[in-house]
Amino acid sequence: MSMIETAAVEGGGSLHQRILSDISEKILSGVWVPGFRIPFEHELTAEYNCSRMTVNKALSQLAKAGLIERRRRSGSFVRQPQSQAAVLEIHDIRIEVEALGLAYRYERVTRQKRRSSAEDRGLLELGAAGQVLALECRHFAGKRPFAHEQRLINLAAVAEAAEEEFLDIAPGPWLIGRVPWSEAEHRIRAVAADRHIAEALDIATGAPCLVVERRTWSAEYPVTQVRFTYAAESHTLVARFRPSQG
Amino acid sequence: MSMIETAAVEGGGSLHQRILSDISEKILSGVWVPGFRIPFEHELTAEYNCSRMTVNKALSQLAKAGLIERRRRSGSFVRQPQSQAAVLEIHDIRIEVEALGLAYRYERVTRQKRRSSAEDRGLLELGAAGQVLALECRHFAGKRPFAHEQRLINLAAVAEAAEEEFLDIAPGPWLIGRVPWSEAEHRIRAVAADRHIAEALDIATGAPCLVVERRTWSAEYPVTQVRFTYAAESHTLVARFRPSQG
DNA sequence: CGTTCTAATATGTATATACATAATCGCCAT
DNA sequence: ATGGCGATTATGTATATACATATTAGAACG
Repeated sequence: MSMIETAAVEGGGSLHQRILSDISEKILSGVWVPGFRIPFEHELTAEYNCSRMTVNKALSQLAKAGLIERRRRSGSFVRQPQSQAAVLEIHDIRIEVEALGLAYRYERVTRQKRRSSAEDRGLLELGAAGQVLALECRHFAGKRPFAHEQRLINLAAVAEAAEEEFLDIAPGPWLIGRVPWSEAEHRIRAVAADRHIAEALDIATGAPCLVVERRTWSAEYPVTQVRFTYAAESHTLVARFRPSQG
Repeated sequence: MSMIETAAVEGGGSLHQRILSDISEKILSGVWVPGFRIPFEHELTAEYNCSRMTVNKALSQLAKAGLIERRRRSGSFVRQPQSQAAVLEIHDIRIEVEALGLAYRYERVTRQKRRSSAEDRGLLELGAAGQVLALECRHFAGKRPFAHEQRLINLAAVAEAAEEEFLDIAPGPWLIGRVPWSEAEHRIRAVAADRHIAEALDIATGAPCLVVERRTWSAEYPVTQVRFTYAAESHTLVARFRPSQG
């Protein structure tokens, strides 16, 4: 088991975190099935040789996360799984634009290779410093700007990106062709356009925009972080799915 | 000192919950802006006249929820994205709100049973005319409106909804308990708040909002169509997934 | 036989205390 | 100035303890 995976599962070296992840592990792996009464606090206290407060902290968090249900006098029970994962497709803007029957055009605005700043590392969830490539691009639908793209690429994961100018091909399609992703996270929200975005998208400052941020990992290594900003009128995200088995 | 007087009684009777919701309230309402250093633990200890452990519990939860960032030796700071919660799964707003440590409250605004209009049939993708139930609701986080809900329920698919007033239970949870869904479609976009929404969410007209629309089918029959509108500062959608394995 | 009361029990919250850890400030020597 | 180094400071974690609260098993009673 790799360091990164361990960190992702266990979260930290503290004891209550270990208790928490041990129990999560048992529940998520199915060893403790829904309805099962997990050990009492005083039993876990004995098992881990620690105080009840420490056990309580772990169990409270599990209850908050919805994995267990706590009942006074009765104990704590594994809950029925209740959430369905939705799959949002990794979208290709060219395809979206062409689906609208408009001509697609891509423009690279800026490109900078640099040593990762603290902010870069935060965005990429990168542990150590290293080279990154920062890109700013625009995507047009017909004559109008359709989306603004700000992207960071972790050069430690994708070294060959350092040689690419991205003048003729957008980083999204370029990356998809080269780096298989194993995990992605989307954050979607509405914002008011700041000056920079307003100019890039040719809309009024303060106009509502849809922001889609995505981080992608490949085999536990952060690959890229990207923020797409769309003018409100120009875009609707569609996610259609069926519940998975569970 | 006088802060104790004005403290809202929300999120449960316990003290750490009250501290948590007082601070959430300040952040979500914008009184404490991103970057602001919130009082030190020892200051809050004095203010609430309690132990540091109690304050620590509240602040740790706020950090976990992403509202603040804690830095040793420096203090705790309001984070940039004001709230992120929840996943793109079966939306339960109550859970999102409670994950923020705030008291959840639900309010039904209007309820109308009617023969489906052409617009209704379009929204539900309904072939033939029939009875529908139209609902308008609000969801509160603490004292502030968190989300506005407009919903249509196809009474041909869920007849028993005709008898429910939805005064005490939100239509989402009510439906989940009754109708298994086999397919859903989300549409997500940013809009500027119109007069009606601005009033309902207590924000300025024209302020950016995140709109999540969902249509749900059960065994090919349209069940419900719902539109949630969130004020931009109050919500970020998060969807995390892996393509192949788990 | 059913109801009410009581005691036992597990969790919920809070306390005071202790030491660890990370980041920063300021002093001092180079 | 400046680079290192200890002192300071705020948070992070853990302890033992205490009492509150919800729930239930079982005893006592009508």
